Amino acid sequence: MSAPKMIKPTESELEILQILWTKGLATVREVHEELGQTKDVGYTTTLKLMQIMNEKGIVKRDDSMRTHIYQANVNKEKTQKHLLGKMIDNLFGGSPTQLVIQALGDESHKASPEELEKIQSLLDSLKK
Amino acid sequence: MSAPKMIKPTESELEILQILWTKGLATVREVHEELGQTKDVGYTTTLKLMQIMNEKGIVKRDDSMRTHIYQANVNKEKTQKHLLGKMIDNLFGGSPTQLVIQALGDESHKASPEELEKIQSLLDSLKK
DNA sequence: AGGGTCATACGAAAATAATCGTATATTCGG
DNA sequence: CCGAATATACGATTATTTTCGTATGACCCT
Repeated sequence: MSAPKMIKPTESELEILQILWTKGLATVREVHEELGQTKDVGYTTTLKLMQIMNEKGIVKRDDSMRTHIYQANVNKEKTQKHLLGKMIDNLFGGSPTQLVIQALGDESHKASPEELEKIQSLLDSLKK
Repeated sequence: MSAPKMIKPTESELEILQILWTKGLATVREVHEELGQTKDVGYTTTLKLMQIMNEKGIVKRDDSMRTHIYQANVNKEKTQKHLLGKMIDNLFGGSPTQLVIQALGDESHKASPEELEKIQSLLDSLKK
Protein backbone atom coordinates (compact mmCIF):
# COMPACT_ATOMS: atom_id res chain seq x y z
CA MET A 1 0.00 0.00 0.00
CA SER A 2 1.26 3.47 -0.83
CA ALA A 3 1.35 6.56 1.30
CA PRO A 4 -2.06 8.05 2.03
CA LYS A 5 -2.70 11.60 0.94
CA MET A 6 -4.86 12.33 3.93
CA ILE A 7 -2.69 12.16 7.03
CA LYS A 8 -4.81 11.73 10.08
CA PRO A 9 -3.25 9.33 12.51
CA THR A 10 -5.09 8.82 15.75
CA GLU A 11 -3.42 9.41 19.07
CA SER A 12 -2.40 5.78 19.46
CA GLU A 13 -1.17 5.65 15.92
CA LEU A 14 1.01 8.66 16.57
CA GLU A 15 2.66 6.94 19.48
CA ILE A 16 3.55 4.06 17.23
CA LEU A 17 4.68 6.31 14.43
CA GLN A 18 7.08 8.06 16.74
CA ILE A 19 8.70 4.82 17.66
CA LEU A 20 8.97 3.80 14.04
CA TRP A 21 10.43 7.14 13.05
CA THR A 22 13.10 6.64 15.65
CA LYS A 23 13.83 3.01 15.03
CA GLY A 24 13.39 2.94 11.32
CA LEU A 25 12.56 -0.74 11.22
CA ALA A 26 10.86 -2.60 13.99
CA THR A 27 8.82 -5.64 14.82
CA VAL A 28 5.51 -5.50 16.60
CA ARG A 29 7.18 -6.77 19.72
CA GLU A 30 9.82 -4.09 19.70
CA VAL A 31 7.22 -1.41 19.26
CA HIS A 32 5.09 -2.96 21.92
CA GLU A 33 7.89 -3.06 24.42
CA GLU A 34 8.80 0.51 23.73
CA LEU A 35 5.18 1.49 24.21
CA GLY A 36 5.10 -0.45 27.44
CA GLN A 37 7.38 2.08 29.05
CA THR A 38 4.65 4.67 29.11
CA LYS A 39 1.51 2.71 28.49
CA ASP A 40 0.05 -0.59 29.47
CA VAL A 41 -1.88 -2.49 26.85
CA GLY A 42 -1.94 -6.03 25.61
CA TYR A 43 0.35 -7.25 22.89
CA THR A 44 -2.48 -8.02 20.51
CA THR A 45 -3.72 -4.48 20.89
CA THR A 46 -0.47 -3.15 19.55
CA LEU A 47 -0.50 -5.78 16.86
CA LYS A 48 -4.00 -4.89 15.78
CA LEU A 49 -3.19 -1.21 15.66
CA MET A 50 -0.20 -1.82 13.48
CA GLN A 51 -2.24 -4.05 11.21
CA ILE A 52 -4.80 -1.32 10.83
CA MET A 53 -2.11 1.23 10.17
CA ASN A 54 -0.80 -1.07 7.51
CA GLU A 55 -4.21 -1.26 5.86
CA LYS A 56 -4.47 2.51 5.95
CA GLY A 57 -1.03 2.81 4.44
CA ILE A 58 0.39 4.69 7.39
CA VAL A 59 3.02 2.01 7.80
CA LYS A 60 4.27 -0.68 5.54
CA ARG A 61 5.69 -4.04 6.37
CA ASP A 62 7.80 -6.82 5.11
CA ASP A 63 5.82 -9.98 5.74
CA SER A 64 8.09 -12.34 3.88
CA MET A 65 9.23 -13.75 7.18
CA ARG A 66 7.21 -15.09 10.02
CA THR A 67 7.97 -12.05 12.13
CA HIS A 68 6.91 -9.05 10.12
CA ILE A 69 9.10 -5.98 9.95
CA TYR A 70 7.35 -2.65 10.02
CA GLN A 71 8.35 0.84 9.08
CA ALA A 72 6.63 4.18 8.84
CA ASN A 73 5.11 4.99 5.49
CA VAL A 74 4.41 8.64 6.16
CA ASN A 75 7.05 11.28 6.27
CA LYS A 76 7.84 12.61 9.69
CA GLU A 77 8.26 16.24 8.74
CA LYS A 78 5.18 16.21 6.55
CA THR A 79 3.12 14.75 9.33
CA GLN A 80 4.46 17.24 11.82
CA LYS A 81 3.71 20.08 9.48
CA HIS A 82 0.25 18.80 8.77
CA LEU A 83 -0.73 18.41 12.39
CA LEU A 84 0.88 21.66 13.30
CA GLY A 85 -1.13 23.42 10.63
CA LYS A 86 -4.24 21.91 12.03
CA MET A 87 -3.34 23.09 15.47
CA ILE A 88 -2.65 26.55 14.19
CA ASP A 89 -6.10 26.61 12.66
CA ASN A 90 -7.90 24.93 15.51
CA LEU A 91 -6.25 26.57 18.42
CA PHE A 92 -4.44 29.69 17.33
CA GLY A 93 -6.91 31.23 14.96
CA GLY A 94 -4.67 30.59 11.99
CA SER A 95 -1.76 32.57 13.37
CA PRO A 96 1.51 30.66 13.61
CA THR A 97 2.98 33.58 15.48
CA GLN A 98 0.80 33.04 18.49
CA LEU A 99 1.80 29.42 18.48
CA VAL A 100 5.47 30.25 18.25
CA ILE A 101 5.19 32.69 21.09
CA GLN A 102 3.49 30.16 23.30
CA ALA A 103 6.00 27.50 22.38
CA LEU A 104 8.99 29.68 23.10
CA GLY A 105 7.50 30.82 26.35
CA ASP A 106 6.86 27.30 27.57
CA GLU A 107 8.66 27.00 30.87
CA SER A 108 8.73 23.24 30.91
CA HIS A 109 10.32 22.96 27.48
CA LYS A 110 13.08 25.50 27.54
CA ALA A 111 15.07 26.09 24.42
CA SER A 112 18.85 26.03 24.74
CA PRO A 113 21.02 28.93 23.54
CA GLU A 114 22.04 26.84 20.54
CA GLU A 115 18.45 26.25 19.63
CA LEU A 116 17.67 29.90 20.03
CA GLU A 117 20.42 30.60 17.55
CA LYS A 118 18.89 28.21 15.10
CA ILE A 119 15.60 29.97 15.37
CA GLN A 120 17.37 33.28 14.95
CA SER A 121 18.91 32.20 11.67
CA LEU A 122 15.59 31.01 10.39
CA LEU A 123 14.01 34.25 11.44
CA ASP A 124 16.70 36.21 9.66
CA SER A 125 16.13 34.35 6.44
CA LEU A 126 12.40 34.86 6.69
CA LYS A 127 12.80 38.58 7.18
CA LYS A 128 14.42 38.94 3.82
CA MET B 1 -19.34 23.38 37.53
CA SER B 2 -15.79 24.57 38.00
CA ALA B 3 -12.88 24.37 35.63
CA PRO B 4 -11.58 20.86 35.01
CA LYS B 5 -7.99 20.11 35.84
CA MET B 6 -7.64 17.71 32.94
CA ILE B 7 -7.96 19.70 29.75
CA LYS B 8 -8.77 17.44 26.88
CA PRO B 9 -11.31 18.95 24.54
CA THR B 10 -12.19 16.97 21.47
CA GLU B 11 -11.82 18.43 18.01
CA SER B 12 -15.41 19.62 17.88
CA GLU B 13 -15.17 21.06 21.31
CA LEU B 14 -12.12 23.02 20.32
CA GLU B 15 -13.98 24.61 17.44
CA ILE B 16 -16.61 25.78 19.87
CA LEU B 17 -14.08 26.96 22.40
CA GLN B 18 -12.42 29.13 19.83
CA ILE B 19 -15.65 30.86 19.06
CA LEU B 20 -16.34 31.39 22.73
CA TRP B 21 -12.88 32.72 23.35
CA THR B 22 -13.44 35.27 20.63
CA LYS B 23 -16.97 36.24 21.50
CA GLY B 24 -16.73 36.00 25.24
CA LEU B 25 -20.42 35.40 25.70
CA ALA B 26 -22.59 33.65 23.16
CA THR B 27 -25.79 31.72 22.71
CA VAL B 28 -25.97 28.32 21.14
CA ARG B 29 -27.43 29.87 18.03
CA GLU B 30 -24.61 32.35 17.69
CA VAL B 31 -22.04 29.64 18.07
CA HIS B 32 -23.92 27.44 15.67
CA GLU B 33 -24.09 30.12 13.00
CA GLU B 34 -20.45 30.85 13.37
CA LEU B 35 -19.70 27.17 13.02
CA GLY B 36 -21.93 27.02 9.99
CA GLN B 37 -19.44 29.05 8.04
CA THR B 38 -17.01 26.19 7.92
CA LYS B 39 -19.08 23.20 8.90
CA ASP B 40 -22.51 21.87 8.27
CA VAL B 41 -24.24 20.21 11.14
CA GLY B 42 -27.68 20.41 12.68
CA TYR B 43 -28.52 22.91 15.35
CA THR B 44 -29.24 20.26 17.93
CA THR B 45 -25.83 18.79 17.36
CA THR B 46 -24.20 22.02 18.38
CA LEU B 47 -26.60 22.31 21.27
CA LYS B 48 -25.81 18.84 22.48
CA LEU B 49 -22.11 19.43 22.24
CA MET B 50 -22.34 22.56 24.28
CA GLN B 51 -24.48 20.81 26.86
CA ILE B 52 -21.87 18.12 27.17
CA MET B 53 -19.13 20.69 27.45
CA ASN B 54 -21.13 22.29 30.21
CA GLU B 55 -21.36 19.01 32.07
CA LYS B 56 -17.63 18.53 31.69
CA GLY B 57 -17.00 22.02 32.98
CA ILE B 58 -15.31 23.18 29.80
CA VAL B 59 -17.87 25.91 29.44
CA LYS B 60 -20.31 27.44 31.84
CA ARG B 61 -23.64 29.03 31.20
CA ASP B 62 -26.20 31.36 32.55
CA ASP B 63 -29.48 29.53 32.29
CA SER B 64 -31.56 32.02 34.19
CA MET B 65 -33.18 33.05 30.94
CA ARG B 66 -34.85 30.94 28.34
CA THR B 67 -31.97 31.42 25.97
CA HIS B 68 -28.88 30.29 27.80
CA ILE B 69 -25.71 32.32 27.58
CA TYR B 70 -22.48 30.36 27.36
CA GLN B 71 -18.88 31.23 27.95
CA ALA B 72 -15.63 29.34 28.02
CA ASN B 73 -14.63 27.98 31.37
CA VAL B 74 -11.08 27.07 30.47
CA ASN B 75 -8.38 29.62 29.97
CA LYS B 76 -7.32 30.11 26.39
CA GLU B 77 -3.60 30.49 27.00
CA LYS B 78 -3.54 27.63 29.45
CA THR B 79 -5.30 25.37 27.00
CA GLN B 80 -3.02 26.38 24.18
CA LYS B 81 0.02 25.83 26.31
CA HIS B 82 -1.22 22.49 27.51
CA LEU B 83 -2.00 21.11 24.08
CA LEU B 84 1.14 22.56 22.65
CA GLY B 85 3.20 20.91 25.32
CA LYS B 86 1.58 17.64 24.53
CA MET B 87 2.35 18.07 20.88
CA ILE B 88 5.94 18.96 21.63
CA ASP B 89 6.28 15.77 23.62
CA ASN B 90 4.28 13.58 21.29
CA LEU B 91 5.51 14.77 17.99
CA PHE B 92 8.70 16.73 18.40
CA GLY B 93 10.59 14.66 20.89
CA GLY B 94 10.27 17.29 23.59
CA SER B 95 12.03 19.98 21.58
CA PRO B 96 10.04 23.16 21.08
CA THR B 97 12.68 24.35 18.66
CA GLN B 98 11.77 21.81 16.04
CA LEU B 99 8.18 22.80 16.42
CA VAL B 100 8.94 26.46 16.06
CA ILE B 101 11.00 25.82 12.98
CA GLN B 102 8.23 23.83 11.37
CA ALA B 103 5.66 26.43 12.30
CA LEU B 104 7.68 29.30 10.90
CA GLY B 105 8.35 27.39 7.75
CA ASP B 106 4.71 26.61 7.14
CA GLU B 107 3.91 27.94 3.70
CA SER B 108 0.19 28.04 4.17
CA HIS B 109 0.39 30.07 7.35
CA LYS B 110 2.86 32.78 6.56
CA ALA B 111 3.83 35.16 9.27
CA SER B 112 3.66 38.86 8.46
CA PRO B 113 6.69 41.16 8.95
CA GLU B 114 5.02 42.62 12.02
CA GLU B 115 4.58 39.17 13.47
CA LEU B 116 8.17 38.32 12.70
CA GLU B 117 9.14 41.40 14.66
CA LYS B 118 7.12 40.23 17.61
CA ILE B 119 8.88 36.92 17.55
CA GLN B 120 12.20 38.72 17.27
CA SER B 121 11.52 40.69 20.42
CA LEU B 122 10.58 37.58 22.30
CA LEU B 123 13.68 35.88 21.04
CA ASP B 124 15.83 38.79 22.15
CA SER B 125 14.43 38.66 25.63
CA LEU B 126 14.98 34.93 25.81
CA LYS B 127 18.59 35.26 24.79
CA LYS B 128 19.38 37.32 27.83
C1' DA C 1 7.91 -36.02 17.95
C1' DG C 2 5.54 -33.12 21.52
C1' DG C 3 5.03 -29.17 24.46
C1' DG C 4 5.88 -24.55 25.36
C1' DT C 5 6.61 -20.15 23.25
C1' DC C 6 5.87 -16.66 19.98
C1' DA C 7 3.88 -14.97 15.72
C1' DT C 8 -0.22 -13.30 12.95
C1' DA C 9 -5.30 -13.09 11.83
C1' DC C 10 -9.68 -12.02 12.95
C1' DG C 11 -13.95 -10.98 15.14
C1' DA C 12 -16.18 -8.53 18.35
C1' DA C 13 -16.77 -5.99 22.70
C1' DA C 14 -15.98 -1.61 25.10
C1' DA C 15 -15.13 3.20 25.11
C1' DT C 16 -15.53 7.59 23.07
C1' DA C 17 -17.30 11.02 19.92
C1' DA C 18 -20.59 13.03 16.85
C1' DT C 19 -25.08 13.35 14.95
C1' DC C 20 -29.83 13.98 14.88
C1' DG C 21 -35.03 13.15 15.78
C1' DT C 22 -38.59 14.08 18.71
C1' DA C 23 -40.84 15.97 22.75
C1' DT C 24 -41.92 19.85 25.23
C1' DA C 25 -41.94 24.59 26.76
C1' DT C 26 -41.60 29.61 25.82
C1' DT C 27 -42.00 33.55 23.07
C1' DC C 28 -43.72 36.47 19.56
C1' DG C 29 -46.57 38.41 15.84
C1' DG C 30 -50.99 39.35 14.38
C1' DC D 1 -55.69 33.82 21.87
C1' DC D 2 -53.48 30.88 18.36
C1' DG D 3 -50.04 29.24 15.29
C1' DA D 4 -45.29 29.64 13.86
C1' DA D 5 -40.76 30.09 15.33
C1' DT D 6 -37.32 29.14 18.59
C1' DA D 7 -35.33 27.20 22.87
C1' DT D 8 -33.72 23.27 25.67
C1' DA D 9 -33.73 18.32 27.08
C1' DC D 10 -32.90 13.84 26.12
C1' DG D 11 -32.67 9.39 24.12
C1' DA D 12 -30.96 6.81 20.45
C1' DT D 13 -28.16 5.96 16.46
C1' DT D 14 -23.98 6.00 13.99
C1' DA D 15 -19.13 6.36 13.47
C1' DT D 16 -14.64 5.92 15.15
C1' DT D 17 -11.07 4.30 18.13
C1' DT D 18 -9.21 1.21 21.37
C1' DT D 19 -9.02 -3.02 23.45
C1' DC D 20 -8.60 -7.86 23.84
C1' DG D 21 -9.88 -13.03 23.49
C1' DT D 22 -9.34 -16.87 20.78
C1' DA D 23 -7.79 -19.55 16.86
C1' DT D 24 -4.16 -21.16 14.26
C1' DG D 25 0.30 -22.05 12.58
C1' DA D 26 5.53 -21.80 12.92
C1' DC D 27 9.59 -22.32 15.64
C1' DC D 28 12.57 -24.15 19.08
C1' DC D 29 14.25 -27.22 22.63
C1' DT D 30 15.08 -31.65 24.69
